[in-house]
Amino acid sequence: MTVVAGATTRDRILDAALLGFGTRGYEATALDTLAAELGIRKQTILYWFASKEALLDAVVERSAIELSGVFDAALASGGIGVDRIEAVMRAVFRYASRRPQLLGLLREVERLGPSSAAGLSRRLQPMIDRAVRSVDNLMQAKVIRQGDPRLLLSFLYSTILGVATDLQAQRAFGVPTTQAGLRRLRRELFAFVRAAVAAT
Amino acid sequence: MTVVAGATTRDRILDAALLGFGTRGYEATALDTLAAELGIRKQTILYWFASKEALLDAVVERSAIELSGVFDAALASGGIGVDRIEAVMRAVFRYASRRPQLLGLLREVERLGPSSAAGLSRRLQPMIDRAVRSVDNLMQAKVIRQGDPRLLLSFLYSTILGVATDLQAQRAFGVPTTQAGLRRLRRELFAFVRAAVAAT
DNA sequence: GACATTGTCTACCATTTGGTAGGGGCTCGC
DNA sequence: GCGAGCCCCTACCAAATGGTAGACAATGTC
Repeated sequence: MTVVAGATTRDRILDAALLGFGTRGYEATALDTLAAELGIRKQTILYWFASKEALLDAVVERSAIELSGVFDAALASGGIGVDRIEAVMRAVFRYASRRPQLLGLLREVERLGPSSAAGLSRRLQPMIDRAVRSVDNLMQAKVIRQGDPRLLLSFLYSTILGVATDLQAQRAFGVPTTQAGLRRLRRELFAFVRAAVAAT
Repeated sequence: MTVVAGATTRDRILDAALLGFGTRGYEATALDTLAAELGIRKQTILYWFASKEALLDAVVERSAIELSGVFDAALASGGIGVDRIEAVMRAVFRYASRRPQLLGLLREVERLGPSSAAGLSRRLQPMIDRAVRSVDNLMQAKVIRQGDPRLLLSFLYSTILGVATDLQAQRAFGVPTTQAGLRRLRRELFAFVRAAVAAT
């Protein structure tokens, strides 16, 4: 659980909203429900955030900052060549297992359409640009397969986000969701990505 | 547009519901809206389908059948080895460009949770089993990289569904959405998948 | 002690939404 | 021509939901 007892009301609301929006979805998370979870009244939420949409925006903004931080740290600490891509992936996975809501929120925002997605992509743009440049460098150094770096990143994004969030689908495919199964999943996903980006 | 003028009311409702659920989402598609689009009253929808949930189930069922058909046709007509995987991918893409709602529905159903996803995966199970067996054969013939066929399929599913539905994300990555851009996207996606599954 | 500010609450409202009750027209078999 | 079913409609309702208005307590300021 992300909700910290000692945190301010505003932060507690943001935590609960992230959890709700990211797992149950935006429409499916009523302000009343959120308030009940926090032991406060809905009006207190509306005191801190002008409207439900404003709350979503605030959640998105805070999450974007957090995500950028994780990403940049991984990109900076990572090794060279393909290892750098894997370092970022590992960071994303480690982070996702600690805060699964955040990737769910990413999905949700995409789904809700341009109005809320615009804010997110604007906030993440610097991070995306850094990623594109990084992949471009790897391509020019012929460390990875040639192509459009933006497309490659888009593919990797879809694959990783999908694998990290579509537990439903994985169950349908018969993928075990045990601890050992998840370790194997991660291992094979890394192999998959390594093969996909490997220089020809 | 999928709505055919001469079709029966029930089919027209299913078409409109697929379009609505698959693009705007389930909660965001009110029965009143659906009815207005069709030029009928909401009560007519509730005459044909006992509840909104029953309508979703019917849409899912019809879509699953349609999807299975497309998939099986591609799997049967496809070539050998890796070409068979690409044949299926091409079929999915061709189909998705004609009925983009359907892949959106897939996403939506996953998001709505087990209650509606269960029906879908049950209906698609035979198709999934065939796919797993097919990939397993390719692995044993050492035509593609070794591993768990269910995991590989899960990865491919995430990648393709993601790329086909997350236009928002692609715009954020700076991927052009022109006709020529989409052709290039498809070409590079095929290369990505080929590399990812290639035997080591 | 008066006063402003901050934070939370009670009370209430307008709208949306899925769903119920029941009427009535149309076609078809007889 | 007439009852039976099929199909769609008008009229309503109960619940949920986002949001407004304003009271009230606590806290610090002068």
